[in-house]
Amino acid sequence: MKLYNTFTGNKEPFVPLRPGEVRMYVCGVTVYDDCHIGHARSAVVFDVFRRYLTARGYRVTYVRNFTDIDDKIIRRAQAEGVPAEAIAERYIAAYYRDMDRLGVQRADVEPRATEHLAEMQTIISGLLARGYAYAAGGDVLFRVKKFSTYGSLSKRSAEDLSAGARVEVSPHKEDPMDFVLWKTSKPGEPAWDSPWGPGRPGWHIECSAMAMKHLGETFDIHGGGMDLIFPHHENEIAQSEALTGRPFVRCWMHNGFVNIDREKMSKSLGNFFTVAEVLERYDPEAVRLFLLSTHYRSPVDYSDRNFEEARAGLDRVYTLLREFKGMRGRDEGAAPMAIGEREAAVDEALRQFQMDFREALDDDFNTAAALGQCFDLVRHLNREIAACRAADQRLPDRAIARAQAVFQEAGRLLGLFQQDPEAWFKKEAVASRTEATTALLSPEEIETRIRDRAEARGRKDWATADAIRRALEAQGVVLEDKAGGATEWKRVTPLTGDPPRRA
RNA sequence: GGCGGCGUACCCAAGUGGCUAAGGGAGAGGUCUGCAAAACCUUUAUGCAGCGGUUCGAAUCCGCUCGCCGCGUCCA
Repeated sequence: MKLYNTFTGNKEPFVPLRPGEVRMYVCGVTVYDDCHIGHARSAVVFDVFRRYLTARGYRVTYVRNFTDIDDKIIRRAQAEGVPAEAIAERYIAAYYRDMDRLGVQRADVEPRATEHLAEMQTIISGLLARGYAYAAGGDVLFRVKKFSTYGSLSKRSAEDLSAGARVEVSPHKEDPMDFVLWKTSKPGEPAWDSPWGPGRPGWHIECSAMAMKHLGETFDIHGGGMDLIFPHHENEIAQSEALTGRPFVRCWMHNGFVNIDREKMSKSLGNFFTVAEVLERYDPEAVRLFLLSTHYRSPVDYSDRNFEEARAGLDRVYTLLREFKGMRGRDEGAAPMAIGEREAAVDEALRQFQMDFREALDDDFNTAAALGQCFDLVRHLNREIAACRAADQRLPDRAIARAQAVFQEAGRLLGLFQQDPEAWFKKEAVASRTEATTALLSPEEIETRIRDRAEARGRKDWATADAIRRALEAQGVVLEDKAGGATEWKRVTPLTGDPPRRA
């Protein structure tokens, strides 16, 4: 397996420090507001990555933190007149609500900054003792100049940094580049006792503390959004390595942004969609597919069109899975089984798929290519089904079962294809509904209309039958007449093709 | 201005030195169907922003130009 390492700027073979074991840390969220779809991308990408490592046979320890003390949390708490902890609790709950819906699994350890004050203070003391930090006016600052390799993750030289340094977080800085490890709390702000006076930790120190506590001084993978490369991860490296004298992280992974109209989605620009808003309009599985259909390091553009295409893609997969479901259990039927060429072709397609799928994910976790392989397999299998039908044969149950199992397995990794195909086509709760489709017909109403139509068809009253079909279609229900005379139905949503709009 | 990245068909998107440039969506034509739907087949980039260069060979490497974005400020 190869992974792109932000630190080296290259794709390199992934070799965990301890054979068979992977320790990974991913920066979670600061819980001061609802998550937007950009947070969801990071969560989904690393969720799937963890699943893949596990499936690959590694024993994975996945740590994802909550930043539950921070200026923004304090500001919000003051605005609402509630304690900071109340804000943190509220948005941690909201995070779980959103991520559960997206099928993001829990990390093995989900530490909170406020539970690691002792560890942070230990690190700060150690840095002071080693001369990498200095106390000034109640603050403790990291002496960047002393850490000679500072800037190597973000590829910045000291000159670049000095030129770019601005806002004085602390008036006591020796150098504008220095960053705060501990800051004095103002009256009314949450504060913890420390050797340097009451205060609270700086932003970067928490991740160093939590990562090293749960994963050790050196661990395999540290991930997060690209916007964390500088200064957050750069500072984590500086703090951690200055203290331990050992490499902090072996491989840095950073996911790209979700853009809107080619601009980064962010709170400060106000151009964001929360996960909850998105899930009001789109199926969680379609959102997942959308997020995985681009390589994790590339930017991905938020648009109605893209979500609808993701949904259309899922329709294609579920159509095949539904077909399989209907085909099974007919081994007693009249048609001869296709046990020769056709079954062999199915097995060959499955075998090839498994190789290609894994190869794609092994190549810097290329979920986009892996999904391409899934669709390629769909086409191959559809082709075999069609060939059987043309030859008046049918695939034996065992071949179908093998194909179903392959989709189950690949889908489980991606968090896709896990629903019952019937449920997928008949669900009404979420769907990229257009304004035109207003009231939804109930399944009972639809079944009644189908019976009416079957009657008309029996009389060869095609005009009535077609009228019913058209009427249902106008309400978003498409009928499919099957070979035996049965009629299936599904809900559809036309593509709008419109760019995203927001008031 | 500095640093980093991106620009592949109508849209989305893989591919980063060498088989006919994956896959999805959309469109067109066809097979099947009472009509449909689904599926399948054919079709939509002699070319990968543009111009040069390296090479037997480049979308892939190098240089320049144009366009877009990100970082340097909280940020997934």
